[in-house]
Amino acid sequence: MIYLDDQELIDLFRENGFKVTAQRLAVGRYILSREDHPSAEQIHNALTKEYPTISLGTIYKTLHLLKDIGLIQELGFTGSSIRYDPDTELHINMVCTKCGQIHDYKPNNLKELWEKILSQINIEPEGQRIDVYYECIDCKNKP
Amino acid sequence: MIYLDDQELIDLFRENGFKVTAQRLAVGRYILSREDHPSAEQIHNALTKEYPTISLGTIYKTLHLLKDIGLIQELGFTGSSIRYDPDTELHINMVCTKCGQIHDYKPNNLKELWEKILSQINIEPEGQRIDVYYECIDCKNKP
DNA sequence: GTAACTGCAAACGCTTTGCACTCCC
DNA sequence: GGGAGTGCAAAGCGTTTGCAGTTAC
Repeated sequence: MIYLDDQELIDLFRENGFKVTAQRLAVGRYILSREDHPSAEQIHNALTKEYPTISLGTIYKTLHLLKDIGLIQELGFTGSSIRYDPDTELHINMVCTKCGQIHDYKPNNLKELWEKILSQINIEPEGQRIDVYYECIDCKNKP
Repeated sequence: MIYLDDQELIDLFRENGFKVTAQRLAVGRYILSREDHPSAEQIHNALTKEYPTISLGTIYKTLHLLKDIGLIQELGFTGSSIRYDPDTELHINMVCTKCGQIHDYKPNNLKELWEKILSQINIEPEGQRIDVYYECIDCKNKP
């Protein structure tokens, strides 16, 4: 989870050679504010209130752009749409197998243990993805 | 990586209430023999030599069936098709970001370290997925 | 002013579905 | 014999693409 204010987001777009538009700012602000790894459609639904003409195509294009900048990570799943994670650092995605809710989890010894796991391979990883599948409390309490 | 002979595969289908067909055996045998987590289309291409009329639809139906039985795990990615992993136990998927090649990796202290990581959460995981993204040797040696 | 961006709609690719025919048991 | 499985083709759905009009700079 990274916090960026509008100015930092604007600078980031410009530094990477992209123009700053209301739509891009809205998508960037939104994804960075969420901890639930929304899908493109969820982002679109959330933003149409404030930006009634924003299109799903623009959402996708902006998400690719944010990924290229390195601000977010794309998580592909089977049977459902891509989820966008505003944290590219080492963490665990806690994924509910019932409702699809995702939240991040960072045990404080994760980095140390992860390095131990990787120490046996002789490669420099470009990144990683760690998912744990479980049933979240909300779903457990439902019938 | 699990090894099952034909008879064990046949029994497994029957125990789960499914009929045994040549197509199902072929898909089951093939996926269990591979370490590279093929896509449905790769499986289809591989099997049309021996079973010229086998359809992609049947491949998909059989893969779902194998997943329901618990023999394989589906791995969703962005920008490419689902990959089928014949190992549902704890392991690391080494994913080449250039060519998409995947192979499994099981450091011998993985289980122990993974349990340490999870010990801080108070849940019983239903499963997990651990990917490491890197550039494989073949791709490194190419221009 | 101009290159980049948006919104729209059409195209795309992977996966699923429906159905008549076939086969396992 | 009957219900389950196959193959085919069509449909489905999330995502990408092309393009004319618009906007950032």
